[in-house]
Amino acid sequence: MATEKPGSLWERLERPAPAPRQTLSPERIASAAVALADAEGLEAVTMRRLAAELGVAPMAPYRYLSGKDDLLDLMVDHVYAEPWLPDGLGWREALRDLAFRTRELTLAHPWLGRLPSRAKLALTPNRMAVAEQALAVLDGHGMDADTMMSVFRAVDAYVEGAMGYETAVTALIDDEGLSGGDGLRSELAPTMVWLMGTGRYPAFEKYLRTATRKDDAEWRFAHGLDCLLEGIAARLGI
Amino acid sequence: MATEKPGSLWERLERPAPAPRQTLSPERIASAAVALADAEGLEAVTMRRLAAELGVAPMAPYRYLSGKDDLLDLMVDHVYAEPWLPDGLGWREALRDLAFRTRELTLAHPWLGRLPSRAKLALTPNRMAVAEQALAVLDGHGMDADTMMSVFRAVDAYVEGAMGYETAVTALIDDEGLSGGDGLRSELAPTMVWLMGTGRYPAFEKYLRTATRKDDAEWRFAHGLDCLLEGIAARLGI
DNA sequence: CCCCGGATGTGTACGTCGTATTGATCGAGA
DNA sequence: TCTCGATCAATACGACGTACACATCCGGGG
Repeated sequence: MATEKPGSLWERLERPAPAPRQTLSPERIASAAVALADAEGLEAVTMRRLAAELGVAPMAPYRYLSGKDDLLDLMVDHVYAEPWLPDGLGWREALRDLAFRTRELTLAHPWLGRLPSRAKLALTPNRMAVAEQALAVLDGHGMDADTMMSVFRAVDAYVEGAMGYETAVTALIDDEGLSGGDGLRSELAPTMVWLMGTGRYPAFEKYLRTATRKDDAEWRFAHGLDCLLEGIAARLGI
Repeated sequence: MATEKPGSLWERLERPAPAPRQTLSPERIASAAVALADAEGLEAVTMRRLAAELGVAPMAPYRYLSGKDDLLDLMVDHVYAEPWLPDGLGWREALRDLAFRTRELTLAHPWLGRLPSRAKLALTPNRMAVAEQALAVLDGHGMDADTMMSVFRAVDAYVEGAMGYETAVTALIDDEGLSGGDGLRSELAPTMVWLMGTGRYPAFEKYLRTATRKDDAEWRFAHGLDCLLEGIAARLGI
C-alpha cells in the first residue's frame, strides 16, 4: 500500500489530497502512463520510464501506487472517463452504441485488450459506470437479473474478442512497419504459401482466393454484432 | 533464427531432425513449456526456468527457437493438436461444438488467452486446422467467403472474450487462494461496498441483490453463444 | 581404428525490469 | 525559528531475455 491508511485505491483517491504541494498526483501519473502506452505500447510503460517521463526518480510514483498493478487500474479508469450512452435509446440501439464506443476506445488505446487479468477485472468507478448503464437499459423488459447480466456480458465478450483480434493485427502491422493489410499478407506470405502447399486447408485457400473484404474490420465487427443482437432479441422475445 | 537455413518455424520442423541423437527437441521443449504454464501460469514460463525444467543450460533451447516468441508459437500449436470437429454435423451444431471445445481447451490451458498479440496471430498448423474445419462446415449454404469468415470470427470472438473473463476470474481466485465465487466476492467486498455506497450504481446493486446464477459460468457461456448462433441463423436465412 | 568437422549444449556477461530500503529535502504549524 | 511529517531521491538486489564465445560429442572418411 502507498500509505498505511486503509481502503481501496479508489477510496483513497476520493479523500482530499493529503498535501497540497506536490509535483506528482494520481491524475498526472495516470495521464502520463496512458500517453506513453498510446504512443509506444504497453510494454514501454515501465515504472522507470514512467518516472523519467514525469521528470522524477524511479521510485517516486510508489508514494501513490502500491505497485504496477495499481498503475494499470488507474490507467483503465482514466480512459473510461468519457461520456457513454446518450439517454432515450432502446436496449438494442443502446447496446449497439455501447459496442461501437468500446470499439473506438479500444482503437484509441489498443493496450486495453492486453492488460493482465488482474487489471481486466479491476472494479474501477468509470468502468462500473458502463456496466451500470447497460444494466439500466436492459431493465424493464421482463428479464431476470442473471439474464440481463448474461446479455451484457455476451455483448462485452464479443466486443472484447473481436477487438483483441483487430488490435493484434494493427499492432503487428505497425510494429513491423508494414503498409496495411497487403503489407501484412506479404509479410506472412512465405508461411502461408508453405501451409497452403500442404493441401490441408482447401476451404481456407478458397477464402484467400475469393474474399473481397479481408481488410474491412468495421464491416466484420458490425456484422457479428448485429447477428448477436438479433439473436438476443429473438431468444428473449424482444 | 535457430539455423541459417531459410523457412518458417513450421517449415523447419517438418524437415527431418538434423541430428538423430539429442536430449532436446521442439516437442520436448513445447510439452515442458506447456506443462509449466498449466501448472504455474504463463509468467512462470521463463527461458531460464524452462531450461531448468529440461535439465539444461539456460541458452540451450535457443538452438531450436529463435527466441521466446517461437516458444509461445510452439506452445499454442502443441495444445491445438487434438481431435476437433466430428463429421456429419450441421453448421450450427458444429460451431456450437467448436465453441465448447475451445472453452474446454481454454479452461485446461488458461494462458491461451493471455498470450502477447504476436502469438495470438500465429499461423500454426493445428490452429489453422480449426479455422479450416469451421470454414468447411459453413460452405455450401449460399454465403460468400467474407460472410463465412465473419461468422467464424464472430463465434471465435465471442468465445475468446467470454473465456478471457472466465479465466481471469478463476486465475484471480486461485492466485489469491480464495474459495470459489463467494471467496472472490468477500475479497472484493470492501471495494464493492464503497462503490455501492456512492449510490451511483443502482442497477448493478439490484443485480447483486437478486441474481442467483452469479457463478454459473457455463450457463452464461451457453446462453450468449446460443443467442449468437440464433442471430446468425436468422440473419442469414439459415 | 582414428580422427576431424559440424551439430549440440555450456558459461559468462550485459542491460533492463519491478521494487525494498534508506536517506535527503522541503513546507507548514508550534 | 524549529520541528516533524509528507515527498521525492539514491542505491541495491534478484530475475528476466539473450548475445557471444567456448567445450563436447557423434558419425563417417582416412
